Amino acid sequence: MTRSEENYLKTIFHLGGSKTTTPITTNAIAEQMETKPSSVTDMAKRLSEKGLVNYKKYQGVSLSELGIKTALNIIRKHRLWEVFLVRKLDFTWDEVHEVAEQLEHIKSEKLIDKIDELLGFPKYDPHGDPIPTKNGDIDEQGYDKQLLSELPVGTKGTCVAVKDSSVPFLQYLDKHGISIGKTIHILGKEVFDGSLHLRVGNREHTVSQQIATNLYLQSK
Amino acid sequence: MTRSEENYLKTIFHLGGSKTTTPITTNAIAEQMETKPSSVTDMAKRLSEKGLVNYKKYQGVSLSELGIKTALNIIRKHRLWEVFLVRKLDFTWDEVHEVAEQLEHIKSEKLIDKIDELLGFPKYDPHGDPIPTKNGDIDEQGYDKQLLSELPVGTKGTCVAVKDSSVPFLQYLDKHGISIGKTIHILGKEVFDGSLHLRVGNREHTVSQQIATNLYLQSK
DNA sequence: ATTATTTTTTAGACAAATCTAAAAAAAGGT
DNA sequence: ACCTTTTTTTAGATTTGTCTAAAAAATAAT
Ligand SMILES: [Mn+2]
Ligand SMILES: [Mn+2]
Ligand SMILES: [Mn+2]
Ligand SMILES: [Mn+2]
Repeated sequence: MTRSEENYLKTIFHLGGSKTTTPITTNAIAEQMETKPSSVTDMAKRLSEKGLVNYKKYQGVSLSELGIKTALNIIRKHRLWEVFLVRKLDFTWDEVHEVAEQLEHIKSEKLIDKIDELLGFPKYDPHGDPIPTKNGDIDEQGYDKQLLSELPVGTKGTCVAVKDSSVPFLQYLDKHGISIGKTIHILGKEVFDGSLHLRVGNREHTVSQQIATNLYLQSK
Repeated sequence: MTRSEENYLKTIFHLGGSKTTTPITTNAIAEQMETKPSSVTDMAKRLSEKGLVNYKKYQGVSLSELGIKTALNIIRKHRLWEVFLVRKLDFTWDEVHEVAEQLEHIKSEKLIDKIDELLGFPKYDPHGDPIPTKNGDIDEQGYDKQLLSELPVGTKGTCVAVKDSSVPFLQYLDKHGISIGKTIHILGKEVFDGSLHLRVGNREHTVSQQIATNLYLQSK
């Protein structure tokens, strides 16, 4: 299992390749990974050869049982390392992803099990994403969360996850005092552009629809 | 800087390639890395191209200033990770090397600085080897240590380092209750084969010369 | 000083992972 | 149905890192 193969499996999983419904197109994978479709075709063949994906020419790619198990194991490592970086080394949530992209490829079952133990077997990573268990179970839904943009005016809820984990988005949230665990109150909605008026703690802000479609709340 | 390049630099350093006295032969590097001399020649050219080593055909290889700095940085990471694994994750000293071989290639200055801080800026790794500082200083000698085999009968000292860090050797030491910090008393020496009679704690053992040439004591 | 041996380098091949350009297949439009 | 556009694959090239076999240089032995 090379690093590149692992990255492909992870990407295919994130694009929904674990469902047997619609296979993932080579183009979609190429775009996500910032590579060329021809490179994806090559890798699709190699992964198929190894029994990690189902691939038939012009039909796209889906993960095999083994492929899903492997992808979840990498995602588990990625998210556990993210928790470690935040909780034990005081990294901020916008700094962890880049380093975790490297750490997720370290091959040592004992290492990740010990990290898991050190952290007290966390269920969610710093972005609110669920951490798969050692035997590959994942709570896909996580909390019964809903996008901020889909909730009616007047709703009060707790921020439980972000959909977009990019550095600029996370820094935007920091700047506005929004983080996981914060209580958010939807005060109003602008019909013209879908922007929302919020109360976060004791501050009030207006946020664009783009922001609202990338924040998950657990309403109460 | 690729992983392979980093491994070559580290190996050259460990073979004494930071001294300008005698360059390291391609054969010596090949043997140490369990690869072929022709592969080493190829890499020597590439590293020379990048200004990391001095290399002239048939003359062997030595590290440049930049090469030394780079090698020490990798060794620093390797040894800090070893300390982390032992102190924070309860790894034994014979388990850490293999995992550290992977972790030493993680590229994040912040990560290793934070690990260093978490550990309280340790000076020695679990095998008694000195940890280079952030700016590339290393206490080559470490303690004023001497090989057990070079000390006279009657000497009493503290075990401060091992020369060989291989799994079988470390497990041998564990089995005989020998670890870093333990007091060792040289009770006698067999002239025939150089084996030593020792007291370690309250136990007495006879150890072969091969063992004695791989254990460092600080005599007192 | 030649010859023989050992060490080191070169030449050529291969696998992994990528790219560009061209060909083939699929999907869309009239 | 036929033509056009988009998607996907193939063909051929490139880089890194490795190997084997052969050539060249350096060392050692007679
Ligand atoms: Mn991440
Ligand atoms: Mn995450
Ligand atoms: Mn080590
Ligand atoms: Mn060590």
